[in-house]
Amino acid sequence: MSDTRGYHHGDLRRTLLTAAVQAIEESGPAALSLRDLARRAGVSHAAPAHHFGDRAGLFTAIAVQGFDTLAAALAEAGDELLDLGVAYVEFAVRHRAHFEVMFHPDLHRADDAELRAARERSGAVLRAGLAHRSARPEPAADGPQGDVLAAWSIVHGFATLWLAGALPAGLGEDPGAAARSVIRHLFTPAAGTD
Amino acid sequence: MSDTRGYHHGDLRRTLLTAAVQAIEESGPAALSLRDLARRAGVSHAAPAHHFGDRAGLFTAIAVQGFDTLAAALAEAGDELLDLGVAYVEFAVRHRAHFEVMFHPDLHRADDAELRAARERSGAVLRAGLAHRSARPEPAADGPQGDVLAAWSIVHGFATLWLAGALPAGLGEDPGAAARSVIRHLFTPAAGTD
DNA sequence: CGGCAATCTTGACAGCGACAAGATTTGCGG
DNA sequence: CCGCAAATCTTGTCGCTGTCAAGATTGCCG
Repeated sequence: MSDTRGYHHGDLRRTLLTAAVQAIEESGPAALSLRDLARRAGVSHAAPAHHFGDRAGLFTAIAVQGFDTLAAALAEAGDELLDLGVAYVEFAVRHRAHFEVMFHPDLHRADDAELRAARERSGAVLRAGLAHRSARPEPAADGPQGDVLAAWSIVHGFATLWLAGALPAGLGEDPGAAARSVIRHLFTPAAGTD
Repeated sequence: MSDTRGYHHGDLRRTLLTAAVQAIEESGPAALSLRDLARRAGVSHAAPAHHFGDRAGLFTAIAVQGFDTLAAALAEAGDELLDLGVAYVEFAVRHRAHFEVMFHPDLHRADDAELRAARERSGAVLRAGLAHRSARPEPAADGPQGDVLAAWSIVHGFATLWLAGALPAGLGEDPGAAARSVIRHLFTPAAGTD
C-alpha cells in the first residue's frame, strides 16, 4: 500500500510527512530539505511541491497533524489538571518535531484555515479538561483565564526548556515525572513531594 | 567610527551583529542569510565568514550577547522573585531575536566555550536573585531546585507563548504586567489581583 | 472508450553556504 | 622609515536548495 509502484507513488503525502518528522527529529526543522525528503521517498525533487505547495505548506501540514495528536493525547489524559499537564509535556517530548513546528509561526503558515481549526480543536480539549479541575476548587481572582494561563505557561515552559537541553542534568530520564513535581508548585506552593 | 571607509570596514563584526539581530526580528532566524547581511553592511558576500566562520558561529555570537544582556537585566531587576520573573519576560519580548537564538541549540554551537561561560554567568545571576527570595520563605520539599525550576518554567513558557502569538488576545499590550499576574499563581494559588 | 484531472518527472533559474586564492590594509619589529 | 607578517576583505567557484514551468504518465468518471 505504501510501496513505490510505478509512476504514481500511491501514498506519497503520508510517506513525505513521516519522513519529514523523522528528519526534523534527527536534525531540527532548519536542516529540513524538500529535495532530501524526495530522495528518501525515492521520488523526483519536485514531487513534494505538488502535495504541500511550499516548504511552509509542509510545515503547516506537520503542525496540523501535531495539534490533532495533542488533542487526542489531552483527551485521553483525564480531567485532573496535574495529569493534563504531564500529558502536555510528554507529548512535547515524544513528538518533539511536531511540537517545535507547532509553536514556530515563522515556519508554518499561521493563518491557514485547516491549521486554525486544528489549533482550536486542541484548545477546546484543553479548556474542557480545565473546566472541572478538582485540584483547585476556588476560582482565581484574575478571571478564569488566569490559572489556565499559569498552568499552560508552566508546562509549556518546562517542555521547551527540556527540549532545548537547558535544564540541569539531575532531573533524571523521565520528563513526565519531573514535570509532575514541577507542576505541583502551582497549587501547593510549599511542597512538591506530596 | 562605524563608517565603511576603504578596504577595511573598521567595525564590521558589530555592524553584522546588529544587522543580524534586526533581520531576525523582522523575519525570524530561519530566513537569515549571511549574504543578505553582507549586502546590508555594504561588504562582499564572504566577509561575514571571516568574523564568525560559519552561520552557526554568527548565531553563537548572538546567543552570547543575549545571555550577557539577560544577566544584566536580571541583575538590575532586584531580589524579589516576582520582579525577577517579570524582567525575564520583558527581556524575551524586547530582545526576541536574542531570546529565540539562545534557546535553539540546533541554530548555534551549544558547546562553544564562550557561550558556555555566558550562559553560566546569567544562570549565576538568576540563582543569586532566587537565593534570598522574600515572597516564599519556607523551602520547598523537593529540594531547593524544585521551585527555581517551577519559576523558570512559568516565565519561560509565558514568554515563549507570547512570542509565538499563541496566547489569547485579551491580555493587553504589556507583557510585563500580564506576566506579573500569571507568576503570582506560583505563591498565592487562589488570588492573582493583589 | 475517450478525455480530463491528478500525480509525478524533467529542466531550468536564482540564491544560498562554504571553501580557496588573491588583494589590500594595518601594525609591529628592526 | 622600511619591510614583513597577520588581519581583513574581495573575487571566483562549487554543490545544494526552493521554486517555477512544461511535459509525461496514470487513474477515474462519464
